Formats: sequence, C-alpha cells, structure tokens
Amino acid sequence: MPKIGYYVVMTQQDIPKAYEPKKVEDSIYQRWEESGFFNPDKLPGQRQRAFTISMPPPNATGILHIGHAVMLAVQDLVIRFQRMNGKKALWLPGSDHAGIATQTKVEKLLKDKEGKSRHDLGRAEFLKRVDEFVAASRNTIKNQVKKMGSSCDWSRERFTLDEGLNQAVNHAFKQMFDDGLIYRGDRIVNWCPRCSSTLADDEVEYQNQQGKFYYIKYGPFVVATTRPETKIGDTAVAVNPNDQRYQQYLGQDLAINLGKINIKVKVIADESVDPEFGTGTVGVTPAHSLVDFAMAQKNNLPIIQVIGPDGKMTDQAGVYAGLTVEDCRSRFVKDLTDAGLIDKIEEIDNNLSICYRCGHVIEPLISKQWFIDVNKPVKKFNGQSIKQRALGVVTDGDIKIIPERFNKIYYHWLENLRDWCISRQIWYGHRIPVWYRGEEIYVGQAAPTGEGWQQDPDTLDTWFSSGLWTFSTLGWPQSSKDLKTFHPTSLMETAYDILFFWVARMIIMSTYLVEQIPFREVYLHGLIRDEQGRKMSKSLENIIDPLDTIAKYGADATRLSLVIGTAPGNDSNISEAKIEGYRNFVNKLWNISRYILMKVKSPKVVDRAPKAKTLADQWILAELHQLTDFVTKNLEQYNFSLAGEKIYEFTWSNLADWYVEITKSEDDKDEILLYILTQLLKLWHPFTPFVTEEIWQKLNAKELLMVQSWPQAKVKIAEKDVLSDFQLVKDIVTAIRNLRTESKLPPAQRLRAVIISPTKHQLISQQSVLIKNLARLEELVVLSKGTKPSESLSAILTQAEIYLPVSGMLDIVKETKRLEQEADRIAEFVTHLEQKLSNEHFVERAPKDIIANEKIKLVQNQERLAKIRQQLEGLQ
RNA sequence: GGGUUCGUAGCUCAGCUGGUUAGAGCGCUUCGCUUACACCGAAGAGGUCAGAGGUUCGAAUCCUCUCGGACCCACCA
Repeated sequence: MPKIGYYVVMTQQDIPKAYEPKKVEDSIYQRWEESGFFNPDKLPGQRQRAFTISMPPPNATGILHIGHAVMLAVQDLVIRFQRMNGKKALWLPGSDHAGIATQTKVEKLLKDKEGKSRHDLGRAEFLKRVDEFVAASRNTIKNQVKKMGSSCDWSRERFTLDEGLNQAVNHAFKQMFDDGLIYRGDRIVNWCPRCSSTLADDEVEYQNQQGKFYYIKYGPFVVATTRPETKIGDTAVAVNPNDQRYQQYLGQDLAINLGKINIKVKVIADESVDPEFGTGTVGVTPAHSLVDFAMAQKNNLPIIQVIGPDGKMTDQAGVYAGLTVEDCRSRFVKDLTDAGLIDKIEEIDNNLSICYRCGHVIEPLISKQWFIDVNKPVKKFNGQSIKQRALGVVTDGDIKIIPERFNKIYYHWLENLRDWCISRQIWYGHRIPVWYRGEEIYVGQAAPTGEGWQQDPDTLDTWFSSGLWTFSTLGWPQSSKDLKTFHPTSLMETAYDILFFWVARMIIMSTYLVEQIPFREVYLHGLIRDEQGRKMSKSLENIIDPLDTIAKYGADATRLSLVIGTAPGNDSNISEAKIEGYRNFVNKLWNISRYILMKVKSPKVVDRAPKAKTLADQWILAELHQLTDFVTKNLEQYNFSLAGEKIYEFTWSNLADWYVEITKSEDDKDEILLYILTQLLKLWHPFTPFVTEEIWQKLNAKELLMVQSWPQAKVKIAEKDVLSDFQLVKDIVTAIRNLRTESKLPPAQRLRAVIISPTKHQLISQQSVLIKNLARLEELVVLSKGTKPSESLSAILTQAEIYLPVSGMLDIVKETKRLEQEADRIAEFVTHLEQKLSNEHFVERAPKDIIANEKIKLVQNQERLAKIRQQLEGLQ
C-alpha cells in the first residue's frame, strides 16, 4: 500500500488514548512538503489574489529561540488561514548573513579553538571558515523552522549573500550612487575598536554606570569631563553665549598646559552648552565626540585625532602615544594630579556607549565612510527626501502599522534620522561595489576592465541588504513574474524591537528603488519573557527553548501558548505550565475526535450542514456558525488571541462538555458530529496544524487539510431563540447538579424532579429525556402550574422552578440558609435595577433596547425573588 | 528631558469603538475511575478592575493627576 495506507489500515480502536505529537509531527510535515502546496504556484483551484509574507530572515549564526518561535507561529497562522481562504499564499523563507554578528561569532570560535585571529588566517581563508560555519548553521535553522510546522515555500528560499541578492545589492548601490544619494565623506562615526568597524547610530547601545567626573584646571577655566584623555585632542573651549562669567574670553586663542601636554584652544560660544551643568565650560574635542564635531564644523575649528581606530592613542597624543585609552587615562590623570591641575573628582552616573554586538566601548572618531543622504531632495518624489517619503507612506495610510501606537515611534525616529553610514570594516558581507585606481572611482555591478583597479575593502551594513529583502528575494532588479505577483507583500510580521533596524529601512529602500511600498500592513508582536516578566537569558537560566517544548509537549501546544493570551505589541510572559495547559487542550481535541471516530459508522468529511433534528442540534449548529463568523473576522483583523480563545471555548465548553454528552443519549448523530468535526478541524488548523491534519486523515480524507477551503458561516436558524431555549435547558441541568452537590446527595443516586414553568413547560417537556440523562434523574415531571412538592429542595430560575423531593432527608436549617443567601443576592440586583430604571436621565438618554432589556431583567428577577421568598415562608 | 506601555481573582493574562449581576487558564475547596479523555468530569470559593478626581444617564473601558513596574528615544560635555 502507498503512504496513505497507514491511515487506511488503522482501525478506530487503534487510535491512541493520548495524542503523541512526537510520533506524527515529522511525517505530517513531510507530507505537506511533498504535496508541493507550500508553493503558491502549485495550489489547487483558481486563485486570483496573492497573499505574501516575507519571513524575517533569522540570522545565520545561531539556533532557533523563543522569539523566532512566536514569529513562526503567528506567520504560519496567517498564511495557513489565507491559503484556506483561497489566496495564492506565499510565505518566503530565508536567512540573513548578519555581517557583524556572524563575523564576531566565528572570530570567537576561532580564538577559542585555535587561538587565532582573523588576521592570522587572512581574508580569503577567514571567509571560507565563515561560509562553512554559516552553511551548517543555516541547515540547523531550516530544520528547526520546519519543526514549528512552518508552511513556507522552500523552493523560494533565499540567503542575503545569494548571487541574485548580491546583484540586487550592487544594483541598489549603483542606482543610489548615480542619483547622488550615496556619498563618501570624512565624518564622525561610531567606531567599535573590538570589531574594527563603524556602527550605525541605532547599533549603539547605552549602559548606565557609575563613572568619575574629573574637574580639570584648564587655563582660566575649570572643565569637567568623564574622559580626561580626550582633552589632549581639544581645539576649543565652549561656553553658553549668554553666560556672563566668560564673556571676556570669547574669541580668544589660549595656550593651555595640561601637565606634560600643551594644547591650543579657541574660546567659542555655543547654544548647546548648559551653563548649569558642570562648570558651564566644555572642552571641545571634535575628533571624538559627535556634538563637538558639529561645533567644530560650525566654528571652523581644527580637528585633532588623538585616539586611533585600534583604540590606542595616536602620535598626536605626544608622550601618551601608543597607550590604550584606559592606560592613557590613568597616566594622564596622574600627571595632571602631580601638576596640581585636578580641581576635584566627583562620582557621576553616566551612559556608556557600547557596541550592540560585542559590548565593547564605542569610540566616536572621524573616518572616511560611505553614507546615504537621507535629506537630499529626490526628483521622482517631487523634491521630497527618501526620509520624507518613508514618513508619507505611513501618514497617508498606505502602510498600516498594528498596533497603531507604533506610528508615533516610527515618525519620531525618521524625523530625527541622520545620514546613514553604510560601510563596515568587517570582512563578512557584501563587498562595496566601488573600485579605485588612483584618483579614479568606478561604481558598478562588477569590476571594471583594465589594470590596476582595487575594490573597496569594506562591506555594506547588513541592514542595507536586509532593506531590500521584500523585493530582492522576488527577483528584483529583474522585472520577474514573482515580483509582479507578490510585491508589495501583504504583511510584515516581526517583533517591535526591530522597527527601526529593519522595518523602516525596508520602507526607505522599497519606496525609493521599486517605487512601491514593501508591505501593506505591519504587525508587531511583543517580546517573550519568563513567567516573572524577566528577559530570557543564559545567566538567569530561565530560557525556554522551543525545541525542548516541541519535543515535550508538541509543536501545536507550543504554538498555542505563544499566540493565545497575548496582545499585539505587548510583551508576554510564558511558562512551561502554560504550554502544558495547551498540551492538555490538544489532547482534549484529540479525544473528542476519537470519540466521534469511534461512534460513527463510517468516518468521512462532511462539508454540508446536516438538518438539525433536535434543539441540541440546532444549538450546536448555531454556536458553530457564530463561532465561524467570529473567528474569520478576528483573524482578518489579526486578533489571533481572541479568535483562539473563542474556538477553545467552543471546543471544550460547548462541544465536549455539553454536546458530546448529549450524543450519548440522543441517536442518529453521525452526520452532524462529522460536520462539526470537519468544520472545527478547519478552524483550528491555522493554530494547530499538526493535530488537526492527523485527525483529518482519519476521516478518510483524500486531500490534505491544509488546502481545504475555509468554512463559511451560513446561519439559517433562528439563533436567538435556539440559544436562549438551550440556555434554559443548561441552567436547569446545572441547577439540579448544584442542588445535588450542595445537599451532599450521592452522585449515583437517581432522583425525581418536578419542574414548574408557566411559559416554558412545553420546551422543557420536549427536552425532558435530555435533562433526565444529563442531570441523572429517574423521573422528571413538567408542569405549567402547580405547587411545590412537600419536603423538597428548590432552585428558582427566571423561567422555571425546580424541585427535588427528598422525603425525610430535608435539612430545613440548611435549606433556609441557602435560599436566604440566594434571595439576598437577587434582592440586591433588583434594587440596583430599580434604581437604574427610576433614574429619569437614564430612561431619557439611554438607547431604547438597553432600557427594554433592563426592564425585562427587572421583572424576571422580581418574580424570581417573590418565589424564593414564598419558598422560605413554606419552610417556616 | 521627550515618549510608550502596564498595574483586572493567589499566579499568568483576555476584555474591540463606554451599557454583561467583570472573564479564561493554572492553582485552591468538595465530590467523582459515568466504556472519548484523570493530559479527565461535576459543583464551588475567590476581584471595591493600583489610588484620587473628572466627563457621562452609565466607565475596568474616555480625560487629568498621583503612586508603582517595564521599555523606547535623546543626552550627559
């Protein structure tokens, strides 16, 4: 027998009592993959509209972590929903070379294992090592992505260093260079001496720390600084223009002695100096401070670089040349102290700039780098800059960010964006497509012909290529069919912490290069924390590894725990207990299915709603259809949690706890049970693809669940009446069970009950078999009117009085107390309603339907209260 | 300094554009191995929705302030 034989041969008795994800998940994934349906070109049926998600490419460095797991769970949910919804659904996977991150990682491995640096190996050999590492790592990640059940199109998998993407990068660079948006210049940049590379502004992190604030006697001034060694490179001293104390010195050139060093500074006035802070005077170090650099440009100051790219003092530092920054600082401070030039030293809180990749302290310094001009007017944007354009597509609503509040953050970031430094002095990445020969410069796709051309040794910022991701992966700059079909993509789903790094840059690059938005909607999920809300980290030993939880509880349970109980853009805490809870749920779904499969004569898919034969049938169908409607709407609006909770509730509370129990006493349920199961599996599929597919196959389905069409909510039943009628039945059953428990009647004891209901006795009579079975009654008498049987427990509902005669066993004291409590509770509610309805303003201004509803509630509860009081009198 | 966000049952969280006697899961109590499921079932207990004002007929939901937690951006010379 072919592969499907596995399912055919299996008899219903063989269905295990407990669902075992580990045994089935891999083979189900394999079936999906072999079906080819991950590829939108191979999907069945006529599909006009495309739905595209570009998977945020995980870094080629590591292992799948819980953050990736959320992203995969959410995106797979959306893409499966859209695929079932008849869309040409493409989820394009890939990975990112992550220049600095990967190079840092490999350098560390190299050092730990062989004690060598990248320079010991040389560029070519080092890159070979990186490629080997990345190849292995990418393969690992790919397998882990599959473990989550991700239905992405592996035939379109891309890597940022692929040939095609490399061409896209070069093309983008050349186009922007030709348009004058990319330029090369000497500017102050964030320099990481450890990485020996520049960093973008947003790649710098800050660490709060206790530092020393040195007050240095500085000619006629006292200048305060946290970094004394940079004072060697001062070329000015700045004061606030309004500061009366220093007016006399403005414009003067002063020679300052700093112990073993003499410097020359000009006294300048600058608004940015806060007269209140420190001494109100600032030593200006143009080469090693962003702010000072700006001041130097404004005032035409000389620039002296005293710290080199290697983190050591340059020759300009005189006697300190060659020392590391740290050594220089202590030597310099000692020399100043010896010379009596230290006024005082204070402790101060300050922010240390550190490299986001390696944690080393950042040295701002001046360097010749490549930049993208974000403020230059662009002709095709009618004079707007690329930054204004990126703002416009969001303010105009072309791109919708969910949740909306991130709009503000996005705007703020873009409005303050400075030119983007795109060159990196690392080896791993896209080599800058620029060649030099003497004074000549050539920019192009490939090396120019002719002798003596040298390519720029630098590589591009990783985010430059990531910025092209939505379209470079679809064949750009060629005008490919994929690009036409799938771009702009539909949804960008990612964590909010990457909004600037990536989302904003994709918008800049796409609007400029393709003249299309990269995606229509951005859905930002929160970060996952541990059960106490702490970040997950190795040192806290609180890491939840999705691969572990998949092995232990299954991919479906892991997915549910990441999708339900969370709100967009909000961080969420996760614990193993939560995942365990969803494992239990998946098992519940399994067992409901097991029950149905064992009960029906021939398991099959039922897509047409069967005729309801009983009230219970009508009720469960009405619930199912309402559910379908609700879930569809909420999935369309990315309210995954709400949708999931609702299906959960239907599955466990309505189907399992009530309807399945009912089918044990009502006959002829095959069609309807199979219909409900069919629809339910479809609704659950985007959330829990594995278990639903596994059950689906047991329905002797020929096709895979993943390509079935999404259920339509066709509601024909008079739902309101059905729902309220069935609610009364449920209330009666619950009330009887409650009486039994409260009065400690043995669960097995069959009881007799009398129900009196003037308005609903017919309904209750019709449902008496059901009520008897569910409430474990021996006999049920239903009357339209009558009096309470003697010596009986009573429960008064709004539409029915229920009596359980317990001759000789009635505890009058207890029963009185119980009824009194009930009466008090209702009396309180009645008072509340009376007050509300006697409020003129309420009656005047509230909507009519609300008032009508309150009136009904009042009447019902007044009657109910009266009857309970009657009972109480009867007990006296 | 600017901004965002959270504070709802013991714990983890849902509650959309204001109208339910405020919900879920876990935990807890009391029963129960009723042939789908003990990864279960039945019945319960448990909350003045951080605090104080305000808008409104009506506020957990909107506004202001206070307190407490988290985060982002800027910046500290």
